[in-house]
Amino acid sequence: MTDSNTGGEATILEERRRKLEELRAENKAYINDFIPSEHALDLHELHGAFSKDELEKAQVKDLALAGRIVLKRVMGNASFITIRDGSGDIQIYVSKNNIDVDLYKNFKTWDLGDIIGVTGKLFKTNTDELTVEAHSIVLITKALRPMPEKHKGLADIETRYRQRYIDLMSNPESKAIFVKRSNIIAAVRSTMLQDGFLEVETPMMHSIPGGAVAKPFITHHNALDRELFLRIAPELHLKRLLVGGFEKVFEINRSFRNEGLSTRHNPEFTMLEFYAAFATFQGTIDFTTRIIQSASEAIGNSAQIEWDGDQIDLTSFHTKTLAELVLAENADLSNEDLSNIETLRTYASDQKISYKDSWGAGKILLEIFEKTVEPKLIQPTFVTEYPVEVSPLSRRNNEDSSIADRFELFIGGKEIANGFCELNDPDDQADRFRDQVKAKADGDDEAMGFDEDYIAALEHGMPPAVGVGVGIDRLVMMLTNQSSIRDVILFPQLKS
RNA sequence: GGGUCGCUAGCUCAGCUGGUAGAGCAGUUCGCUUUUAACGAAUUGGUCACAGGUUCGAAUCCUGUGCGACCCA
Repeated sequence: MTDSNTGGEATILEERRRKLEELRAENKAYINDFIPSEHALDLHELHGAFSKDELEKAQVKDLALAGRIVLKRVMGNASFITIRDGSGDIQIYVSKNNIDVDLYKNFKTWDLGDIIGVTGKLFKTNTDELTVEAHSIVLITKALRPMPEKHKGLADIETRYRQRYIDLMSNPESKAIFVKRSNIIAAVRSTMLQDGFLEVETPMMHSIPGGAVAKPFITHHNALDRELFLRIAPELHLKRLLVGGFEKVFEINRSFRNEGLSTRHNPEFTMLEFYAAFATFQGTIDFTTRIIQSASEAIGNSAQIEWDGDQIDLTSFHTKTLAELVLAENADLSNEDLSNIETLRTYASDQKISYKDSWGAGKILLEIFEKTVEPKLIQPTFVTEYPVEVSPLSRRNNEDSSIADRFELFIGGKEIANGFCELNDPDDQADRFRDQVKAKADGDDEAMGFDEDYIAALEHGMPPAVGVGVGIDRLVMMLTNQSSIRDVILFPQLKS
């Protein structure tokens, strides 16, 4: 018998372990033969509208539910508890009238957080709350650690991310976001499949990282004794599939970029990428619009959504060229200035926009766009006509070879999608790779390497195609009105 | 990378210009047969993030480190 150190965390654990040992002694710890027949939410939906008398007449009985105790109101001879199952919460009435006296006594020692099984029948209390009158109760899984504060839930943001299971069990609103995330991805997948796209899986481990401008993670294959890179994008493999004869393919999966952690960046993130042979630029813009609209509808959003305090109209997607947007926001620039590198350098310096000497006019122009225009693109806007210089995998425009047939979609001031007509000229692609290799040699550690096999693939002939990447994490942030990417990723990367 | 703010009981939070570390919830004990943030009574629980410094005395002031949040690059 110890009287020291009671009440603290060690004591709570000790006390609960003592209760667990009693269960073990009776061979009743961690039982697995209680199978629920109902979920709380279904009971509310099916029977919640009945009056107390109607419910009494209906005799909804022989129900079996299992869930975690989240609230207790224990009295001498009868108690109410609230349990939470996978669907939601429901109140349970436990009375000495309906269960064995010793069991009731034991029940009173059960803790918040314990997972229990209940059988019984439905009724409504005097205050009209749908409740299960317990005819049998069983402790299924003993919780050895205490639940967070019962009203406010888990508020500490760091613990919420690091121990997401606690966040999920105590904060239903957090759980709801991840249900929505799953539904959004399911809706996106459904849109793709309905349009005839084939879902494929391409390698996560690449010999040459490519398909995007980013720093890769490096790993090592022991048997091959060779460096491998976690992919920064699936693009080049998906286009190899177009060469192989698949005409419409997509992949929804993780890519990895070796950059800092922030509320907008997680090193592993989820993208949808899709490629369609013989598709038109405008048709792809329309299809991308549909993907986003149908995902929003799938989680019950109205056409007007709110994100970070902005009202966004998802019924109306605009299309504007990069040049017209830059000119509109930068009155001191003229159309001719946009291709004059000296003028752009001077202007960027004046605006305190930093650039590197190795950058061409196109890259400086893009930087000016990102700083002066991008945050203002609140309503859905497809921006078109990007400089070829910053689009190393895009096809050149038929009229203006310095412009790529590319679009980026911005909503709420953030990039949501990036798409372009694919470059299928192997010689032009080889030249672009060489430019990238040179940029890498000049110190740009995000530049691409030269992918010889990809060039060989293009030399076999790739049909004209359009491809699009959609950032799923950002899409979920937008559609669930979250401002941190960590609130839409179950286990976000944090410093250790 | 820079700046600002935060870190106190298992959880949620107070703690003033430096003077013995507090509440609510959870836990423990008792009472209570329609409660619902159940209630009433009693009670337990602390390396004040960490490491230094100033001081007779530091949760509090100073410096550094770690982690997080926000802003900037």
